[in-house]
Amino acid sequence: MATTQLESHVLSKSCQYALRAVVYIAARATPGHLVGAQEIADGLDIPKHFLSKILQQLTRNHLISSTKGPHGGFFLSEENERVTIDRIVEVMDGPGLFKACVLGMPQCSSDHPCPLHTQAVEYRDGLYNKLKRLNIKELATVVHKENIQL
Amino acid sequence: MATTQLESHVLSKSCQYALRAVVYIAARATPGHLVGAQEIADGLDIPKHFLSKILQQLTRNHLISSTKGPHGGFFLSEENERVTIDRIVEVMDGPGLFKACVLGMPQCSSDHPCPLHTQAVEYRDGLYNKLKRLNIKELATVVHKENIQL
DNA sequence: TAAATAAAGGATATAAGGGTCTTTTATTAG
DNA sequence: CTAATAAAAGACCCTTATATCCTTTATTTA
Ligand code: FES
Ligand code: FES
Repeated sequence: MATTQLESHVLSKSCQYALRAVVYIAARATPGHLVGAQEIADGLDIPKHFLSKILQQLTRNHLISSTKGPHGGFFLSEENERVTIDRIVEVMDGPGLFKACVLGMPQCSSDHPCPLHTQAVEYRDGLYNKLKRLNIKELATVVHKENIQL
Repeated sequence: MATTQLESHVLSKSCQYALRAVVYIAARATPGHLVGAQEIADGLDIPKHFLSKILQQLTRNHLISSTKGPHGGFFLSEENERVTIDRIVEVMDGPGLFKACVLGMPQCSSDHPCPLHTQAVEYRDGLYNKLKRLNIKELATVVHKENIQL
């Protein structure tokens, strides 16, 4: 009887963790102190081993940097700091999120719109454009200045 | 090595199917011809038994109507036609979708914003408001007039 | 009343996301 | 060189969404 409610989301949990972790790294990493997976996991209350997988994925895609061994950990190169937020989403959740039809139709375009195309596309593209223009460093700066909680 | 890409979505597949099915019913059902699950499944290329579950859920929540037996099927009462799209989303994907934080933080408000709150909220609320103001009959009318593909 | 029809409901199977654990590799300090 | 450290990598398990199948209930027509 009781209808089990789904827990819907725009971004996957992996992607949510990735974004929070990257901001955390941007905030805490210094040349003298790299940020370890353990530290991030503790600080953001994310399962450590799961987080590790995510950080590996980001590293492989050159969105963040890492070194092994004692005092190793994760950090952001100057290049990394200029990576835009949409890139992180793209790597974690695939390139389809901001292209795909809300109703799951094979094509999404004004030529072949689905019933909700008009309603959905305006805001979807709006968010996409914002994330494309926002890089990690900028986001971290705002988070610091506004004292935003991770 | 190869990073398996997730297939992200805003709405669950169940919800996507539900929305398309409801519009289909609105378009095809007449007092003399109720629309069967089989017909919808064929017309929209949705797995029949899966669709049945979804239609049951919509019926239980009084968003659509049904009768059993020969020439039975699904239809929309006048009350059903005034059901707004956000209600369908709410029943299928839960009430949290348009309330939850994009980064999965426990609270979403301008008092305790996450790093992407500003960017995301406009998108989320904008779509939500549109869907709250759009009912099934209106949507079906637009779909018919614009000759939109389901 | 009997047979046919179609939704409702329950049980089960499959796939993917989310999460844990162990081993390996690279780096550094001693 | 060795021990310690921490990321990388791979194997594995759990939960949930998706999908299928089978049985039951309600309705209609003959
Ligand atoms: S076609 Fe569905 S959102 Fe564009
Ligand atoms: S707090 Fe994250 S979207 Fe509002």
